[in-house]
Amino acid sequence: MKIPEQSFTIGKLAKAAGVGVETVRYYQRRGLLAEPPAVSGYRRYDTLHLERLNFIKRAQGVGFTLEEIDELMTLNDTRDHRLARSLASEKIRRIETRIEQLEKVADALRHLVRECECGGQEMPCPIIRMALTP
Amino acid sequence: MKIPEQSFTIGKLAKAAGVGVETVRYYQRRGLLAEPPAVSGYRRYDTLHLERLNFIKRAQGVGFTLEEIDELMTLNDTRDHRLARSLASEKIRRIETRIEQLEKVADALRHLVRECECGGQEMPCPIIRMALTP
DNA sequence: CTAAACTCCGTACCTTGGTACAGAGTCAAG
DNA sequence: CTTGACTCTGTACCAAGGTACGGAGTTTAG
Repeated sequence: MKIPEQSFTIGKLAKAAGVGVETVRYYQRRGLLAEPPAVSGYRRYDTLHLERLNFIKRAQGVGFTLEEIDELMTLNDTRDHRLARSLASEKIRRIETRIEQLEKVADALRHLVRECECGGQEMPCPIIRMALTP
Repeated sequence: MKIPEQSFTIGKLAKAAGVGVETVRYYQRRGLLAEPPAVSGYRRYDTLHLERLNFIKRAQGVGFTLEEIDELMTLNDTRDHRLARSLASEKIRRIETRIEQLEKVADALRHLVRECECGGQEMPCPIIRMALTP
């Protein structure tokens, strides 16, 4: 296991994690990142804070919102795998639903474009006309 | 063709279109909906306004933003089918890209859940562990 | 005729994930 | 020891698509 020995100022931490200083502060305001003790007005961060930032970035990368990430990190403390799994499964379901919606929308639009290509200039544009035909 | 004879107050119009009164005002502020003449301080809307609201709702339903809807309605006036088609095609491309992204995210999550189900309670939860393994 | 319900206008507020800035204090290099 | 870079706190602002509210005027039902 790692022993956190290095300590960064907020600027170094932010740079190491590839986020902005204001983002770090924002996460602290949201309660996603602990505020470390300050030495003389300046906070000193360690590698655990850096890991937490990296966690947040990765979890965002797979589509979790900051609120969900908060939940995940709470789960991390309670070591409840089952809950983490159900959170992830719920997320998968929501994504699948969203994909289905988008497929429907894309289909509808493809249909409209084809119709519009076939008809002549003289008829009203089907893409516009969808307004009037429920 | 219809001759607009009925006239509504904003409340009736909003109810007929299934939106809030504030939403109607918001669309007026955005320039999406014309402000009709007022009779004695109170605006009087007709069926054309109602159709426009319905257009907006339907266009939103197929994934257009209010800004794009504004463009579409301008196109309606210029009768430029080609431009309407390219707007719709562009929208389709954006939707397809978004679907691909979501597929990737869902795949990653499904992978994590499977891994988590196989491993025992004693190992760190893979859904959590993704934080630490780049 | 009165009281409730509606409308007007302008402005502020909500969500999410940050970004920007002001003014004051502090640290580090030369 | 000074100067510039950094940090602190608090607050305001961005997109998008609305929602809410205050105070004043109007319309309509009973």
